[in-house]
Amino acid sequence: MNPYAYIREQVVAMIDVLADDGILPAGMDFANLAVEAPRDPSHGDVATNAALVLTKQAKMKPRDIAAPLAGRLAGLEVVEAAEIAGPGFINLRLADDFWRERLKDVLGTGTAYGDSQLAAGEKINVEYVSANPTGPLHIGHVRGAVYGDALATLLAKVGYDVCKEYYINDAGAQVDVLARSVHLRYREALREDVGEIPEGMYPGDYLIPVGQDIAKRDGDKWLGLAEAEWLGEFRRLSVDAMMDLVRADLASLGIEQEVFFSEQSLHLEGGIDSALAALRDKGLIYTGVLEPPKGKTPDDWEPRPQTLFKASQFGDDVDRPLQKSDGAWTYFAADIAYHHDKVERGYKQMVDVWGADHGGYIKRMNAAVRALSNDQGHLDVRLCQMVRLLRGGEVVRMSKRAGNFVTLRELVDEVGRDVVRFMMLTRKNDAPLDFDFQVAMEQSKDNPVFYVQYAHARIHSVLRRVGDELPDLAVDPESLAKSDLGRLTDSAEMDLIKHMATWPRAVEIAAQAREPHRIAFYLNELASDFHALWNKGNAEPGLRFIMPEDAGTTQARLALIQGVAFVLASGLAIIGVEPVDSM
RNA sequence: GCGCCCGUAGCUCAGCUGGAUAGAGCACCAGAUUCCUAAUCUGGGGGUCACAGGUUCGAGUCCUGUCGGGCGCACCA
Repeated sequence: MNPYAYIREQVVAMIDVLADDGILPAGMDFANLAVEAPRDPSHGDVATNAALVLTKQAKMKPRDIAAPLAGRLAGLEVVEAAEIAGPGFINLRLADDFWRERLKDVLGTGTAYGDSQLAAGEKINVEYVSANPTGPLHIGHVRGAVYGDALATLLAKVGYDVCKEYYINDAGAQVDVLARSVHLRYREALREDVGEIPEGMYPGDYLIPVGQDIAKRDGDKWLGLAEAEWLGEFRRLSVDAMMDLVRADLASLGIEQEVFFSEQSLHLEGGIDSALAALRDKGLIYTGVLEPPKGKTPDDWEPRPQTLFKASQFGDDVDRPLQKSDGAWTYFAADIAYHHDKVERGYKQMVDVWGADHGGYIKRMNAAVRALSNDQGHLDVRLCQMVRLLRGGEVVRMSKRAGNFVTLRELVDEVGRDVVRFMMLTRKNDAPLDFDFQVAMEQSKDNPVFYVQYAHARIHSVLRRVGDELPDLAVDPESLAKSDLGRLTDSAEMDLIKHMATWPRAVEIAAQAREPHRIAFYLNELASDFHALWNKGNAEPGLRFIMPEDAGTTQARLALIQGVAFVLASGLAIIGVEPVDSM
């Protein structure tokens, strides 16, 4: 049960009762009515702004609404006290037994605690990474990969039917360059001296085995032919090889996407034609001449008629070209077709995760989705800012020259998958992030991953050791849930339960905001509460978890910390980090 | 010139979509270990929420403007 949602139901019910009694008007709108944990714990367990929110609709002073409402709420069995405070807040203190029941909720649901049906099974498509298939993933891709993956898991947790997707940019000129680079490596594999890899080609060593494989399979079949003879085949083979590389990179982070959608297929299989036909039917495509961008006219600007999409009709600044000067489709045209395909597949909710440098592209893509879906579809583009790599506070220099950037794999190999995933979520996605190798490797509370995992490990350490003192005590979750939780009376213990009880709400808030970093912050707080209680047991032996002479209290305390372990594991699962049992 | 993001403690950042006296961590200072992992914890000082207006019961949060920083600005992807 989500206690805040429960209390909100009670508040609304009591307002209805007061309306029946003629004390309040009937039929008021409760949209802004909130029941939350107050920031200041001295204000009680939960607070509602009901009286403040309704003051206008009821045409009454906040306190005149609050007084009868608080009186009614005070009559509820779970409510220990109801007070009116400040401008008209109603602060409620709930019975300890009510909170102890919440701990039973946790123990009964385990790591599924926090799951909800908020989204009621609605389909949603989350597209992320979508790096060009020209080489291994590098540091620039990692954040979007982790963010997108965690977001997908988070959305699934609140009841979305999530599809995780990757768009393969396998149609542009850079794929031709890739194919030519591989052809060079192919010739090299056949013992031809190709010398230095020329400027403008991809020089990376990762292309060597691709060329070798083709040589092994086809021998000299592609030698001495005109480029047009081999380019298509080399593109196909190269992209396949690069996507294998990409998938392996993603797998090293524990990421597995379900759909890999080829841009090239849109060109070859009529996807672009049908998407643009759909727009043309709506009268949204025309031929026109664009104004040069103000303030910064490109040197080679020349006004000429272009095929344009009426993006400006859907909130974009200008209409956007669909064809290049050589007649080929623009990237945007293919992207329209791609999102058209998503709409056709039944997605009304779509999330695209992009790098911040693509921010200028959002308006046109939103415009396209609105146009394609008759305003039924909604695209939410989430931007990820840069990651700056540091080592002991010093910036790790990376030049653009190939081979000199830090790859995803190097990062994962050095600090480990869990650390990478957690650290990438310690900042809001649209804020720049510093990733310090040294901190990431530290085993101290400076390292948030360590801090949270350490709490989880400590709990399991206690669960392992209790058998030494109380060999007959049942410590499985079912037995713990049936233990005498009334033994939990210390304020630190109750605070921990109350903190756990906010977990379902925290998950919903994070999902609605589409900000998985909030999960990481929550976990840090919960871990902190747990570490504090642990240390309280150092100072006051009567508060230790294992009390050899008191099996009942021990069992109740184990119930408490098992609950914490479940919530920590539940949150770590969203982030994609392993909850370790020992360290 | 235009558009988007951002500006919160000395530093790095949260702030539950408008709630009560704005919070953490780092750093600094002072403490806790015969004891379930001290790999941890407790306490302390530190703020014109960039600035100026506006909206309302109430603004770090919403609107307008100014200043400062980042990204982008036909046909590349």
